[in-house]
Amino acid sequence: MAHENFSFRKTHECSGGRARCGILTTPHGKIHTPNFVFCGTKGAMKSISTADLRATDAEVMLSNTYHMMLQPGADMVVKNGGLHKMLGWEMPMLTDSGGFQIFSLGHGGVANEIKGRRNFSHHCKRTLLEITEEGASFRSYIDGTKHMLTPEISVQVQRKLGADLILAFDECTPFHSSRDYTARAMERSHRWELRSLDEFAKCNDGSQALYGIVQGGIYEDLRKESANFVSQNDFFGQAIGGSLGGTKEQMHEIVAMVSKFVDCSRPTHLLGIGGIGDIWNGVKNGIDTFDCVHPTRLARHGGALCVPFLNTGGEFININNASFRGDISPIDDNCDCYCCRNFSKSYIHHLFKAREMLGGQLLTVHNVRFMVRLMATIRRSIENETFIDEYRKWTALNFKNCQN
RNA sequence: GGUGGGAUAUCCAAGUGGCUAAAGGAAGCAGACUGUAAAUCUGUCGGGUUUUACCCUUCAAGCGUUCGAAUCGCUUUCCCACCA
Repeated sequence: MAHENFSFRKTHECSGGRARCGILTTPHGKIHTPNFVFCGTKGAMKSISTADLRATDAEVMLSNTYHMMLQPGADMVVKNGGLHKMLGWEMPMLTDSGGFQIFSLGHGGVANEIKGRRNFSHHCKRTLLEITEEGASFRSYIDGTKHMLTPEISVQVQRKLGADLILAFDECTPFHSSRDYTARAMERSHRWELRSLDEFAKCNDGSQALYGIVQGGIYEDLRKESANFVSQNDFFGQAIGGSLGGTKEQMHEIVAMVSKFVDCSRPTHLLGIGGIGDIWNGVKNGIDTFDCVHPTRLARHGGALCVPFLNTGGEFININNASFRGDISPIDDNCDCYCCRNFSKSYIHHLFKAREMLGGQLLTVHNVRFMVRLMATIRRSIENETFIDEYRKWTALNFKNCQN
């Protein structure tokens, strides 16, 4: 058995739907699913310490192979005793394979391209050099040196980093690639995933479990083929990757479509999705884990997550807005985070206006705790068989938007 | 008292005859953000309307030169520097 120290046990399945609760057991502890994986791409959550992250009851975080490989280097992580010890996070961890960087470094902008907006306003330059059967070559965004990432190298690096859950190396194809390219890239990703499995088998000591990745873009037959491929191979879980379409609505449709094809006995991760309504939609379709930079990035930019059906009428407020200048109430009266328990919107507004780092830190604490509580609310609703009602309540805004 | 240098939109600051409602910053106002090259980026930023267009007011104040002035001349006011 390739993943002997890991297990995924479903504890409750929604009647009449695919939403389910489960416990994903890793050598560093249990993840109660559905759950959210917080992004510490470069070996750090931006603007929050691992101690504060722990205090929010978050259960799992991730780092990225590509970033850690370039800086400080996998061997330096080994010297520090591995990611868990180095970051002071003796809890479950996941590492992304670096496949996403084939996409994000190959195109000027990430969000715009994946959403099909084609608006390259960002200052980013391409640093992806070439994708071949062997792998992908990049120029380091740090010092311009050349680096190669192959399925073997990605698994070896992830082995050194030591996260519990690791991902096969894949190519995340952009929204604007043709069906033909998406199909060929998917097939190559499948060959890469087989090579990832082989490499994983060579060095597997039971401390890690490998996820396959379902590609195929927006095309149903490709998604089906890719899901079948992953199911037929000995991956512990599967991640849904690649382009999910050009709009939120299309993304929801594609998640619903793809999730029907995956092996539902395995844990299923949805890569890169983290909006509130998006998570409800994912869980409804049987997704167990999510990861996304959205909550933490939003926080640094002044966005405070809030319950959409209370007052605000949206998934977040922008604390920079002048309307909060004199608002001495907390962001969320019902939130038990350090930020909401102690500080007013007026104060956080001031911190942002004054460009004090603490503003982003406090909002990060709030947004992380918000996500942790959101996932707990979702789990409870599944266990109580109130999932569909709660789903409707939390996504009413999305329905409204769809109708208009 | 004398000589020289200044006065530009909320602030700082370009501009020295027409392409100027006026570069560039900052502040302000709003938006975006979804496997993080993002504590970032974008838009807006004198007033008004029937807002892809037009009208009004504006470069200290007044008068003048000119077809045309933030830009040239004179006068006044205020600020700065140096000399008495």
